[in-house]
Amino acid sequence: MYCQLCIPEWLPAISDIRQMVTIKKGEILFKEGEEMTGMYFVHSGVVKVHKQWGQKELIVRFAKKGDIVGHRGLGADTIYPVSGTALENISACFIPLDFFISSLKINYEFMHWLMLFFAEELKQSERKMRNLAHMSVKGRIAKALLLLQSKFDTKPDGHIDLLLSRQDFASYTGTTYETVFRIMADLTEQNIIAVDGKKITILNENALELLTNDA
Amino acid sequence: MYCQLCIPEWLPAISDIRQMVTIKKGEILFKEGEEMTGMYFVHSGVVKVHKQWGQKELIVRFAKKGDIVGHRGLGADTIYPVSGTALENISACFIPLDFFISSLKINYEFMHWLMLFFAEELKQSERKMRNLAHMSVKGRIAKALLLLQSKFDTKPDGHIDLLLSRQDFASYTGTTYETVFRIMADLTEQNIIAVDGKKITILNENALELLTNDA
DNA sequence: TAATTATTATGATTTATATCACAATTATAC
DNA sequence: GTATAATTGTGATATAAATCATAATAATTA
Repeated sequence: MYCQLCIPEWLPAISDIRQMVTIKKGEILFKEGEEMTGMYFVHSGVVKVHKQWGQKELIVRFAKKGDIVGHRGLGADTIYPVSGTALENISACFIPLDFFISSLKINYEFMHWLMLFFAEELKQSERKMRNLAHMSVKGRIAKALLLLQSKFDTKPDGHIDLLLSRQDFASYTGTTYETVFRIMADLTEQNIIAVDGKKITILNENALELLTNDA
Repeated sequence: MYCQLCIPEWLPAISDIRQMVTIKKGEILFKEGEEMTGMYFVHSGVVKVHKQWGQKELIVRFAKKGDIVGHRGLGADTIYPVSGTALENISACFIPLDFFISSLKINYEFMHWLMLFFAEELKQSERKMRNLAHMSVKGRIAKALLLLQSKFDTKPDGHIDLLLSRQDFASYTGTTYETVFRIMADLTEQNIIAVDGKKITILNENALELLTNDA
């Protein structure tokens, strides 16, 4: 997106300044509370973007190939409000903050895109917040399964192409891993999903859709 | 903000095209699910920005004099993801969407400001989402009281300069009005706040701050 | 001013989900 | 390849907060 939307004259400067970073599974790309250093464009792997509250975690988003991460540091200050942790080995392209800011001033198309991207993420965030406030855990889990499938697609055998621990799944849906386990067992019982270790296959999309409608 | 950040050449066009709208208490400025028509700049009164889920409501934000409302309609589509309802009689300045979009293309400073504004609102949204996921209702209510006081300030006698129904307070904190009542009674008991009808006075800011730290 | 409607107050009851506890796997490191 | 740690599976128990029910105010509207 960055490269596509920047004016051609910037491309040499970009390829000059960008740095490739590789991060191993489990390592931290950036940390909540720290000063923002720049933006990352994910080339491969999945990163979880999460916030802490004491011991408790909330996963706000997953980023994969092609996604920007680190932009949440922008705003009134440039302190990261979230952490970015590699769920798989990551390779990403890093653009230092000052260069990024300068490039915004020149590349109208990119800035416009970024503004709309923030707007869209705000919509999603508030939709998720409403779900958290009003839907049951079962409904939230059903919703999360559908969202993850649409974002990560499925492997040839049908399972969602993202392997999460029960704890990460719980942090993503705002619940505990025990509850995730119980509800997944229940959904498996009803043949709505099939679970094999961390591989989850949606068998009855419609049933999940229905679950997202009740209190 | 809009007028300050737009280039001077635009001011005549703006004053030409903008429309003053007045909305009575309880009336709707824009409605969730409808096509966005433009942006509003609040001149007086308070508007609540809220989402529905069946019968249940979540208040996402309050906007007062000087605030933009309606910008949440921007993004991948231009459907309002929230409604805007007047809590008091409102007067606002309305800028039609197409004119607003064109003005963005010309006024770099304003677009930059708007992008950072979205970024900031995203930060706030996700902070609130984490609180909703992990804090107790009491903690959330304490937090809300502090936030509302810092946003709306106090009247000379000390009460927060925003009068909310218990139901609106509940919708803002993601709980029920009965629970709001009980917790406020409890905080009153402990001399942390004083309640007189819809007038709420914070007596012990520190105690509220402390309540926002425990599970 | 009366009548109707909305909001607030309050207790009793229910329920969803967190928490606790511990066994059984599975993964990771040494 | 064994040891250590992390994750998963499962039941019992606790509890915060929702829901239900109904009375008492307060606020609109006729």
